[in-house]
Amino acid sequence: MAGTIANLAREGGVGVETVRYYQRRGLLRTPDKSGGSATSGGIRRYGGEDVRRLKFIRQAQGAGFTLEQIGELLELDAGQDRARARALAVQRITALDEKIAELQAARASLAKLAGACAASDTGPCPIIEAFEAG
Amino acid sequence: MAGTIANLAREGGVGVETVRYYQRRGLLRTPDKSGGSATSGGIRRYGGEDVRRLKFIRQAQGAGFTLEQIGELLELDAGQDRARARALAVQRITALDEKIAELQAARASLAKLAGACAASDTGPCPIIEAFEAG
DNA sequence: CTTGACTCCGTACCATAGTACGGAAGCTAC
DNA sequence: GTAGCTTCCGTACTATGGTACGGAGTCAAG
Repeated sequence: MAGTIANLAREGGVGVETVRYYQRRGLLRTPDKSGGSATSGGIRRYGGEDVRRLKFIRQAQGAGFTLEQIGELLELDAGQDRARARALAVQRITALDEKIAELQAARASLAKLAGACAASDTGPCPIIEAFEAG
Repeated sequence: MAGTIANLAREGGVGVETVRYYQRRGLLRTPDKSGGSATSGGIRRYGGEDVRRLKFIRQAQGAGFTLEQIGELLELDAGQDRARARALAVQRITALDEKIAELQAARASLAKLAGACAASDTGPCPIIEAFEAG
């Protein structure tokens, strides 16, 4: 499980720069360096916990949480604040429902228009027309 | 229908700055100024066509097109290239289907987790847990 | 004929989520 | 012991879709 930053990144399915970005955002820790001669440091090493955290971030991102919200979720994880975690989840579900409905509406009208456009080759294109009517 | 830029913006449901942004992007025309004394111009005036175009942009945006794609649609409108318009619509429908499926999956897992989290108040929060497993 | 609102225009800035760059230092293998 | 890949780090840049600012000009009403 992990080791170097490149390994962590690969296991998390992201690029090295993205890991570093998450560290800057405070979503991932920046472990102490191993080796190094007191004045000049060595290389940072990562473990399974870092991989889990990184995967958590990707999963939560897939559920539509922003990095800021993910930061909060990670804090809740530490604080065991389940009520707040539930609230965030419910909030996100509501937002997802709205977004899904919106996309489905767009999809339906677009499909109807594409059908109409395919059905005839004369006159103005219904796709363009319909939007202009809006 | 319209008149000043503020009027156009209001009828399109956007801010003045947004209209100006669309002009910079080449999505809306920048009409000649009326009045003005040859050397120093007056005020630009907008009409119904500008309102329709602006509404078209908002509608297409609602269907998930980017401003760049909308620019293409607007050109197709002039060029009467219906095949291309259809292709863009089909492409967008496919993208919408993918996005909808993705959001529905996220919604389902989130709902399941929120339910599990609500069902018990002991042990680690399933919302956090599940994401970590991913 | 001045006040006050609105317009014009360039330029700069915002959030979000990264991606790229470049030099110095570290590590690995031959 | 040195060539060559990584790491480290700050800084800068990207894309997308706006939003804000400041000064000068314009316009309508009182």
